[in-house]
Amino acid sequence: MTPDLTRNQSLVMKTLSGAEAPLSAYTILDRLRDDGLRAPLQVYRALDKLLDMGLVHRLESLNAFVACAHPHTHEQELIAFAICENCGKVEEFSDEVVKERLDGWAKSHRFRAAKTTIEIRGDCGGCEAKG
Amino acid sequence: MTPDLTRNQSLVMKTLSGAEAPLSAYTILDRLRDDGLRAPLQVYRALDKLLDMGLVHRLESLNAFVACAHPHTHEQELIAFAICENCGKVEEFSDEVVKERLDGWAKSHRFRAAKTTIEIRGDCGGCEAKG
DNA sequence: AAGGATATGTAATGTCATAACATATTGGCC
DNA sequence: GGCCAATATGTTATGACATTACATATCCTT
Ligand SMILES: [Zn+2]
Ligand SMILES: [Zn+2]
Ligand SMILES: [Zn+2]
Ligand SMILES: [Zn+2]
Repeated sequence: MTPDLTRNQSLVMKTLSGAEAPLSAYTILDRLRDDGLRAPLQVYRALDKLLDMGLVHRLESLNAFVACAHPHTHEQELIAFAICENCGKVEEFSDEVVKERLDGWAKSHRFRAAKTTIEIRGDCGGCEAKG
Repeated sequence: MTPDLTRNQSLVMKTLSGAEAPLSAYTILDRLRDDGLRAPLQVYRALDKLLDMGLVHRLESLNAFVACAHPHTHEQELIAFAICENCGKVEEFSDEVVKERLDGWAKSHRFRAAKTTIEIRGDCGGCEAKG
């Protein structure tokens, strides 16, 4: 069972869910000033918990955060992100073959993987279409 | 033909080549104080060029840089990094199947990939062996 | 009600990266 | 050699991202 969210966690989650693109912690903070948030730590602490719960992902190449597009569906699987550098939209996907290949490399090199990041930067179909 | 490196580029390259683990720009700067470097920008500018030349890679999940382990050998291929969170060592590898799968996803979603990041964080064989 | 665990508030600081502007060096061309 | 443009360098200030440290409040179990 997913635990209930605290006030700050709810505020941060709502902000990310309503966003079209990834947001930095400081942008989230700015959008929550009217709700009483004042300091970066209030956001970072909420983000930490939301990351633990799998409701939010961190995009390493952007230093920003997105709401998970498929909560509860990727328990153990590998997640990849396609990030449009033009409109900012992010697509989440997973590929079993990619996971198998990376697991295979790790196993053959005695590497114990804790977390894997896959991020593709480029231009999405919507943006390409518009030229 | 690879262009010759300038003074600052050489200094930064030498520092990275001699390092056991990825270094942040500011750590590189600290190690080059005695050689006359004073400001972050001197390092960042050198890094930009070295990245362009493919002699250095940036690790997004670490905000740090490593010397390329196989210069000139990965022209267009996808590079993955296995990063030990214990000893800091980084292994570079590539996998044609992974590349094909990600290319396939991109093609089917009309996504034009510009740069792909794959970083596996965990513990390397050497560290596992020691417990 | 007591006490521990969890959540929150706040200030200060640390870490990573770039903008803006001045000066110096390099290298082709006449 | 002298000129000019391109490239590289030096320096200061500032912006952007993240954490440490400490105080207070709230929740939950006993
Ligand atoms: Zn997700
Ligand atoms: Zn787009
Ligand atoms: Zn390389
Ligand atoms: Zn190790």
